[in-house]
Amino acid sequence: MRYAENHKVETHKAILKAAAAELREHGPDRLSVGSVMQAAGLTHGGFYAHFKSKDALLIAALHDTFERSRRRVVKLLEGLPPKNALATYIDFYVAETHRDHPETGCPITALNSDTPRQSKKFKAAFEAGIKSIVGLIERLMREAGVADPEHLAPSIFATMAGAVSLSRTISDQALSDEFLSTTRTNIKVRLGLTDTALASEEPN
Amino acid sequence: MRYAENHKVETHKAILKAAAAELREHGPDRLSVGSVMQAAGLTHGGFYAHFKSKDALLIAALHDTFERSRRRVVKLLEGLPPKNALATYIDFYVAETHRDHPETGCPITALNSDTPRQSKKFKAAFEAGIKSIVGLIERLMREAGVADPEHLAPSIFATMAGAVSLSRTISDQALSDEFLSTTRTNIKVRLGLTDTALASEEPN
DNA sequence: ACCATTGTATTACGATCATCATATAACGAT
DNA sequence: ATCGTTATATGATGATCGTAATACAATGGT
Repeated sequence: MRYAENHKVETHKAILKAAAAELREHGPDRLSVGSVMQAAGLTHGGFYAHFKSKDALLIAALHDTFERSRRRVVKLLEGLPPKNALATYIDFYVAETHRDHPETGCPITALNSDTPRQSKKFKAAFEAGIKSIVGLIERLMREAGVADPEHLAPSIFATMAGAVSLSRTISDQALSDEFLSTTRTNIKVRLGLTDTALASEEPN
Repeated sequence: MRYAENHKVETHKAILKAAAAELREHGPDRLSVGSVMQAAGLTHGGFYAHFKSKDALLIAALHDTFERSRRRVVKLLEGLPPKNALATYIDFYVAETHRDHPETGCPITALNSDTPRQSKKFKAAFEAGIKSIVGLIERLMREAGVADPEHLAPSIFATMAGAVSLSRTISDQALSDEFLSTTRTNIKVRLGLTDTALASEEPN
């Protein structure tokens, strides 16, 4: 071998990282192999030594993003009492910061309407991500003693993802904020979390 | 003049109609001028006699679609008592049929995540559509005597749009259906519509 | 010091696409 | 029947992009 032990591995990671951001910011169709490679500090030619196609890159990036998100959330919630964890997650997801930074946010809100038009494998990875998050919400609800978690969780997540997605399309600040803040409040009401002191950071 | 009085007007409408479907089915980026013209029974060259750019077409198609949707909904709900109208609209929107036919459905669910990446004018048209629908829901809520319509309506719509959007990305039939049916039920519970006989077609 | 190996860069190809200039054809008035 | 007008078709251009073949360069073992 002639290159440093982990050159290729490092480069691979850099490409993946660049792709993960560009995927969420510009979507699967506008992401270009060339600009991903450029963002990774390389030229486009070497790409196919790392991924066998653009689609393979998209799938790897999506998968990687879900895995990182999952770990971040676990860390965010660890040690919190159940109801607090649930409220914290809702505030974390349905947030102005999340709205303003799609490139580091949840792929589900960022790629909602793109996904049905993507490859089967891409959709499968996306679906796995949805299941994972719905599963998380379900578990948090169960631990918090909320009734009927398995029937409520999908609808709760639809509300969360829908609100963040829509808030991104609205330039009218007041209305965009309204989508987020009323949604936070509403979800907590639905889950019976409003009377607790946990939601104290919530302005409504 | 040498062509029939309304040749051009008719053609214009045909292009718009083709674009409206292709926009919702394939998204703004994958919609191609060529295939829209072909769907309208024409060749691509004549396009610029009708629209000054692809973006202008997208905006016109989006605007047109919202207007048609609005009229269709007015017709659907006219004559219904308030609570019934509200429940009917929810069932109409959060529906398997809607999920399965993006090309004739609501552009908001179809273009959720594409919109932040489009032109300012496109986003403005999209935003007008959101405001119109949220306004409709607000009005229906007010007429139905539901509390706090102006704060609830955005969150209700986020739930509706989110559920349909997500249901389209899920190939797991059971889970996809679950998103829709639990969302219908949940919204009605939130709005106090469940005890009425109105929601009788609702399986849950 | 050098060479075999392998990661990366150069360059090219073919496809798709938006846009536009120009040619053709349809039709109503004469 | 013919002609002027205008809607549509043909064809070209330049850009972007995914993919791939090939050339170059970096490094560790000898």
